[in-house]
Amino acid sequence: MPELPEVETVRKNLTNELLDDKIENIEIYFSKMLQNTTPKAFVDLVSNRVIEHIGRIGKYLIIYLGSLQEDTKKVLIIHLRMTGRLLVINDNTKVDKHLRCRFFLKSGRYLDFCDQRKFATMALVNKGEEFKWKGIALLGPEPISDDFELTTFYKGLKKSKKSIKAILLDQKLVCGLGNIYSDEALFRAGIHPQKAGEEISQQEAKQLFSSIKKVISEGIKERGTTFSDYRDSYGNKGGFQELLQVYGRARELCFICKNPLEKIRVANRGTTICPKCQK
DNA sequence: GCGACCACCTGATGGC
DNA sequence: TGCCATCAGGTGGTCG
Repeated sequence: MPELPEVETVRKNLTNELLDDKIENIEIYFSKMLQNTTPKAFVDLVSNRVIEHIGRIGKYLIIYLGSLQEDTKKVLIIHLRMTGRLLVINDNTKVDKHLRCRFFLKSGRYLDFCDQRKFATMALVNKGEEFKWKGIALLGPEPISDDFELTTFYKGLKKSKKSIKAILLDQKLVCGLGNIYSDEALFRAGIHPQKAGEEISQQEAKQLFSSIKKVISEGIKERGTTFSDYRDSYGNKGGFQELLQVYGRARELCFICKNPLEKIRVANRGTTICPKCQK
């Protein structure tokens, strides 16, 4: 499922391919993915706009669309959720069976938005309003940015009775982590995912802070993790799955202590831990 | 206000 | 072989 490293990989791919290309038309096959507009209005407002810039906030992909009229620039906010994919298509010989929306580009290519489970979303706002969009407005700092500070992180943990895993998935204290990277970060920090935030020591917070930065940086470097569904914009798999130490390895042996890993449920999510290494 | 839980959704998998 | 139940998970909404 796309977390920060996967979305960042897609952003880089799309930037390489689509910058300055023009969206000439759009066909929408699943209108429920549009959060704040009708299909007709969406097509009217997005068609004939140039892709000026592609950014990212947490797991949200932000596509800036230019216009001849400076005051009507639009921003497309996309969340891939679990199975969303944005694919640059050069020919129409093989259409994905989960195609939900197709952008027809001036270059003759298509940008296909595919989503097996129909959870992915798109919203269209005026430029400048993207940071106020629900879901984005309350996001915490990016783990690889200077805004992510140990002191603030530790204070945030101490305020919460929630499990540390629930806190990491919540996106408010730090954004971009999902099930895979939170399990990996907690294992590397030696922290049990069910431990309450308020019970995390300063030393544990420091270890977790470092491991979050490390797994996210490694994930970006490896172009994300492909566990089942994720593909980048060229249809390629990521590489971080080769570096996973716990996620998806239940019943296999821990690389550190050689005891079997266990799968438990924390924050309503399947969670893989080493019961010996994580306290 | 906070935390826990559920719905959304489809494909894969396991059990019978 | 075929059917059915369960599981996977990010986010927003609801409930206590």
